[in-house]
Amino acid sequence: MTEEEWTIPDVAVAVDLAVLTVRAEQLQILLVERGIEPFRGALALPGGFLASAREDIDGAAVRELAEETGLAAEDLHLEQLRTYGTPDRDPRRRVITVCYLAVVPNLPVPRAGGDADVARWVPVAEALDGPLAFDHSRIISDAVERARGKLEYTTLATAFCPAEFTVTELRRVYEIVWGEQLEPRNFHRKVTGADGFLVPTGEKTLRQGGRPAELYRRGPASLLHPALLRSRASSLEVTA
Amino acid sequence: MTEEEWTIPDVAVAVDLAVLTVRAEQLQILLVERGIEPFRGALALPGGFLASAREDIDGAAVRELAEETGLAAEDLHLEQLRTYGTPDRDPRRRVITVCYLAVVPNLPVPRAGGDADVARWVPVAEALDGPLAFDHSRIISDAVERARGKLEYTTLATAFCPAEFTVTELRRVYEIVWGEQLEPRNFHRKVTGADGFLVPTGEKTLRQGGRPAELYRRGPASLLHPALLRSRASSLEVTA
DNA sequence: GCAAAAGTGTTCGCGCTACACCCATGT
DNA sequence: ACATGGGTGTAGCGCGAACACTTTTGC
Repeated sequence: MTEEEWTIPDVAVAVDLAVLTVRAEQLQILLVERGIEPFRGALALPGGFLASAREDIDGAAVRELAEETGLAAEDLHLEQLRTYGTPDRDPRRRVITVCYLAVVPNLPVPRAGGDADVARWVPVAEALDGPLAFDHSRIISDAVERARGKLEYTTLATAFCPAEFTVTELRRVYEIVWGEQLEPRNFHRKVTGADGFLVPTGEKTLRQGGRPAELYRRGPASLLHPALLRSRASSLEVTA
Repeated sequence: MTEEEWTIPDVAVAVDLAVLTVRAEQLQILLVERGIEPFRGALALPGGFLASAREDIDGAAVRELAEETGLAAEDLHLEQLRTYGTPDRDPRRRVITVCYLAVVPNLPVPRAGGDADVARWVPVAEALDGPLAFDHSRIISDAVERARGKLEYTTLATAFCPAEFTVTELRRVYEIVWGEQLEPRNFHRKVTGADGFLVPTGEKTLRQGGRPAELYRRGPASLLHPALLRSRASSLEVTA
């Protein structure tokens, strides 16, 4: 911060959201079909420019999320992912975008909000297959990678679940996001043993066949001790 | 990205650097004394605004790092940390800053570069004690927390070491950054056993007493399997 | 009673911990 | 020879993997 103020170039700042959920036994992401150029008609992450020069960037993320999904900041996980600022990422002008990772449960899907764009859930595998607007393919990869990693050492998985959920539902989240099978017995022991992860409600599910399952709520812990490790990590991080 | 272009507020974009190293048996950070208002005379992270509307943000980080330390992008670790954009963080005007974490070895200290500000190393504990410019206290906390966490599951520790180093030097990095003692025998076994972490050079140190130590170079791996875990994690992450 | 799904007990083996010991060099 | 620091061997134990078994419901 040594330059004088009149030498500072102005830049447009956007906020984009990678909203993940588990639906229909698949990891899915919320995408919108762009109504304007560039990339008109292509799928893109929901997002937008700062509403005013005084809007907080975290606040802008919360606002966009509410506009696209109708969800408030409670009952969902929202964290900053990364900022993308390659000079040519938007052909119109210089734009840098601060991206956020959001994780929401499946059930509440009143996403057809007041926005003109039509938002819809797309399986991540399918989204990464087809072409996307801007560098959003890269952003989705980073978001999924972050979510996969955080399942190991945080309680992020509960953000994919409704307020009350069973151990088996939680295990399905891990299996679907990681793409690998887990031992039901060992998983059950680990998550019920991890301090502050799950709080039993005492209630049971109404089932159509089979033994009713215990219902749990998320506990106060946000970090897992010990961690819930995958058999093998597949990430490779490119830095700078 | 649904708004029209003429509604987009312009924002000044800065890049700040949290450059960490281990010096004199302490974790230290590179700080500059501010020469202008606001916070004139206070210590701050090195950084500055984008040099032009077309400069890449990662490129700006590399440029600033070279200006402040004389170090090139090779032989150091540089990764994006987080973007800070609270509306009031700079009293002059709206500024958001994209922050980077850099890790450099101790020896090369030709930091008195061409910049007018005087950069110097400050122990992290001391830096977090005194008042710092802007929200840089928070940024330093985040940077240190990130570095501590990454030592566990990546080969980041080698970035604190010179090109050739001994196992004991590497262990000192872990002990100083984590602030806890490690068992020399078990540490030695783990790091020499981790595939791609260390490459033996065949050379030995010249010592003034005691058995000469084997010298190693960093290996090609960037992720550790299995991880090198601390006894207890102390982080608590605040999200959004 | 049978099917379906949830929850439990127990062994096996790997990996980490802890600690004692040996090796190579300078003085 | 001895001090100094680097490297090594090994027993014990705790945790996770694997697998078979019991419990509780609907039909």
